[in-house]
Amino acid sequence: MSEIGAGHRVEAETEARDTAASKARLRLWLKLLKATKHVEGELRENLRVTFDTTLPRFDVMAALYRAEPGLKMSELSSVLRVSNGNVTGIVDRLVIDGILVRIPVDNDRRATTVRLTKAGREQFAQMAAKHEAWIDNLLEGVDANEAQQMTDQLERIARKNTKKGA
Amino acid sequence: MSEIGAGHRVEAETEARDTAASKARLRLWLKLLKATKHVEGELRENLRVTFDTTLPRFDVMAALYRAEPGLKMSELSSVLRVSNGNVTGIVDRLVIDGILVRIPVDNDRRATTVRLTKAGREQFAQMAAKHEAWIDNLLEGVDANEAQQMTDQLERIARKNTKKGA
DNA sequence: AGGAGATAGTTCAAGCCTAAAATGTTTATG
DNA sequence: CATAAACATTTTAGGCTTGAACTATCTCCT
Repeated sequence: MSEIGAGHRVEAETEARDTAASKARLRLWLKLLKATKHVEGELRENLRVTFDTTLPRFDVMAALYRAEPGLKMSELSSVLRVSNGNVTGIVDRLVIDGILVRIPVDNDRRATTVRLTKAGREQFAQMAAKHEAWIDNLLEGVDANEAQQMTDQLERIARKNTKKGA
Repeated sequence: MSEIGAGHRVEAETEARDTAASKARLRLWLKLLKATKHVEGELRENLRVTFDTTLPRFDVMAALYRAEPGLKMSELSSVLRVSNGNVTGIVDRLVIDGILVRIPVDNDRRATTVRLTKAGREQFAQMAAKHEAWIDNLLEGVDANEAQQMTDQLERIARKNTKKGA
């Protein structure tokens, strides 16, 4: 947390440098988290009140809506970037509610494909329209140019993969 | 999801307009989520491996580290923007581990102040240094100017409060 | 063919998270 | 003073999330 000694020091890979950039990045991260949590919270609330559903369920349905023939469990978990076991639970509940079906995969009895039912597709179409409007409203403080620019910058953050770990 | 009819239509408050801005905002939101989840995941992993702790615990400790005399449960839940009941559970566990203490508030037997123990302060100091370095590393694709600029833009998103709900 | 190892998915334990109900305490009001 | 309303916190029920252990199946190599 100190600001001294930043001048002629070797820059260790994983050590805080406390430069202006370092501080600006920390502030950015906190704000990033805050903004994301804010929007997420509003979406969650809207989904709950309007459609009696949750964000994770919406995410699963969105992924499957895009992938017409369905996805295997592992593909789903990879697209959504959540753990395998997590997907199992969410899909279980969506199947119970008649929104998804599990379909055996030919030639591989380990795998399952998951697909939206007709009812599921219809429900999602409704939700997607509202969802888009909610986002538009929540992000109305950002115009098209800024949005494009921020998207590119965020890409640079998200792209940094798990390489240089410690 | 259609692109037609955006021309001479009254703009309803909650209806998707499907303008260029609307699409750019949706893309921004998806990227925002992706970047945040990415950084969060790395932090979680680092905290787990290096300090055998979790992000929510870190957040609680960070809030209390900043607030020297401690915070009341409700203040904590408001600062962290998580539910009251949630804070109860996390604090319970931190108290068991000797990192926090609950202190009765004079003149109000309903309230409790929560404060870091000496051990808690020491542990957090260690974690904070690493945390700052991790963030610096994860966001290295963004320079100081960009960071400052993005922070301001995100402020505009996070600031939008719960007013015009539906 | 017969394993060794990889892969797909589920189960499990533990913790996080929320909304809503419940408990105990304080404050305001008649 | 009594008691209704407000407040601080905890409890509860249900769902999300992870990492790790486990089961079943497939692939590859000899």
